[in-house]
Amino acid sequence: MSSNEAFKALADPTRREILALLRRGEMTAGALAEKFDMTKPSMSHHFTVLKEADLVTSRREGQQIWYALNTTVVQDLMAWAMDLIGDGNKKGAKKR
Amino acid sequence: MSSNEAFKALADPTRREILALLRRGEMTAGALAEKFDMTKPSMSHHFTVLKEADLVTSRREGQQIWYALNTTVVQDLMAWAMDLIGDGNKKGAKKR
DNA sequence: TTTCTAATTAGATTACTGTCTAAATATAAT
DNA sequence: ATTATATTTAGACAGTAATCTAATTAGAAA
Repeated sequence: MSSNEAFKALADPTRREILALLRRGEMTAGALAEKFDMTKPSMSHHFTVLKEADLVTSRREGQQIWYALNTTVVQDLMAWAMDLIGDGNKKGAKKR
Repeated sequence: MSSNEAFKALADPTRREILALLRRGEMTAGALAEKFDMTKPSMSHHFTVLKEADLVTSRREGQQIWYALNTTVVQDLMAWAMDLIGDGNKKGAKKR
């Protein structure tokens, strides 16, 4: 299960806040870093973790790097949570 | 945000497996521990973490302790994930 | 080329986490 | 009371993770 990386990434509150900021659209590394009381290298580390967990994507534009939320992995996590709470009748169960 | 504990609890694959085992109903500490290649004290530690995160409940019955999934916290997490991926047009979001 | 800005990488430090063995607690049974 | 069973608590240790400062890379502008 490769989404272990995603779960570990979400365990840090700073990273969850980063994702929340990215809800409305992409942001540059610098713009994101400004929002936190933390050095840029530390922020860069969090970006790396999020990227490796596939929770964000990145692209360079000139000297800035834009980060964006990757919603597909979040959807996978949601599916995991739904499976956990879903009534036991849906998973491989053929309907009647 | 107290659900920080829940996110941290979910970061460990053993704990996620425990939750998965509890999907179909409660189990005793011993029955759960048997399913893993790990000492009982280690398993007990995981139970504690899950309990503190409110992801499971427990009750004693004689000399055994029964653990059960607490679905309400999982639902909260699902809500968090849904909010993350929900389209930004819900509220007053101006397009860029 | 030199300089400026944006961002990352390297290395160190500190704190936290998962796991173990050994000991303790709680309940039940003899 | 003693013994047995189920589970937790205590303490130690190794590995991991978050953060910092200092140095480096990448691109733009001069």
